[in-house]
Amino acid sequence: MVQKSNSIPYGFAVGSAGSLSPKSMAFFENVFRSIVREEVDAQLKAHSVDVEEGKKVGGGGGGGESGGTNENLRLRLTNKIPSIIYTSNDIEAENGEELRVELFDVVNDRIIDVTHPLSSAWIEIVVLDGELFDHGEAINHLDFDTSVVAQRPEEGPWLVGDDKRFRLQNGVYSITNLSFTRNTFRSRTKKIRLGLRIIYDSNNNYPTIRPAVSNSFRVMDHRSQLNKKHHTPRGEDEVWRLKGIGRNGKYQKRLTSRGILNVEAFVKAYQKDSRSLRKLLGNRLSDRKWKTMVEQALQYVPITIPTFHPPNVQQENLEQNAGMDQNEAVFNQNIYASNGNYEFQDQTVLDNFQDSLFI
DNA sequence: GTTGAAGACGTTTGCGCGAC
DNA sequence: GTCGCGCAAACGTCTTCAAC
Repeated sequence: MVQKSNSIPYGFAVGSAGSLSPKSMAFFENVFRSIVREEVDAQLKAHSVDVEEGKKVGGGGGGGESGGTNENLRLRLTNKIPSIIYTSNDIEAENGEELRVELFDVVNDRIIDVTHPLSSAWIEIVVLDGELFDHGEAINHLDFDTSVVAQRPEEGPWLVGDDKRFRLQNGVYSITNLSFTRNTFRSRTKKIRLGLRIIYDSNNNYPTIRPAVSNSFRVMDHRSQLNKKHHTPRGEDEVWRLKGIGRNGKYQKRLTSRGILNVEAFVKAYQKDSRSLRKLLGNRLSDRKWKTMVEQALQYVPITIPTFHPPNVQQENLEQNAGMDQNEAVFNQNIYASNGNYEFQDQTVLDNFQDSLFI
């Protein structure tokens, strides 16, 4: 057994697991996981050496062209999956590009030669537990297989789409048709990964290639996307798009009862009388939430102007804003967002904002 | 000052229903 | 069968307040 250097948390004794704190539980889970993994890897390595030696004796494989194991060839995803994706939406990479799969040679970091039989191999995508691997960690088949999330027959397939199984074309493939049918809310870690492995059957004699594993991510219900807060709200957005105001929550009801239906109306009410607006929301609303709410609202994109103009060219902006009412145009001159911070060009607007924090 | 319980509210999701 | 919507419940976060 491998000796671990991790120390035992103070206060732990055998038989006290029932009273362990979550932190201690997490600590022991990690320790046990790493110990088990090291043991399994060691056994697997010993086993694979046996197999390789057996094959060499038998004269088959070893060269990586057919049969056996080829440690130099690996599957990989060349781009990252966003940390949150939504059910029913096709899975895309972080920048909106297609997810790209490559079978490459680790020796020269090049895509497999088009003449290689594996350059047109069939690939299968499965859902893996999100906690089990560090991104970039070399994955062995045992770890991979044991972390495949079991599918419950009553729930139907988790992954759907033409690209659940696909065939590499010249060693590469772009995934365009693959989506989740349900979210990861009920899974223990709430996170999963995609796993890709070559499909082996009696018709091919591919060498064994290590599977690929994506970064971990959450799958959320597509309705969460519809209800998402708008970091830079539009003037016509309903007030619940602001952080701290729940859809159909008390704050939205209080605001709508006074005719404040959208973000633009919220900002105008704030401009007119920030103290009254603050009082309308009640004492339960903390200063922190109020500040967050106002800061987000002040970033709004006015209904009549599709883009927000920075105030460093004030005269030019006033001319561009000629179509909106004067208060709105002047207000746009007074603030602008930069890395989430505001700069108030007009002292009265700054005073108004600061006063509203101390009601 | 610290800690923990209680409460308020927002977020997320499952489920059912009706429309198409 | 699929989609959109509303409702309700579970859960998470944050604040307040009393006890120490």
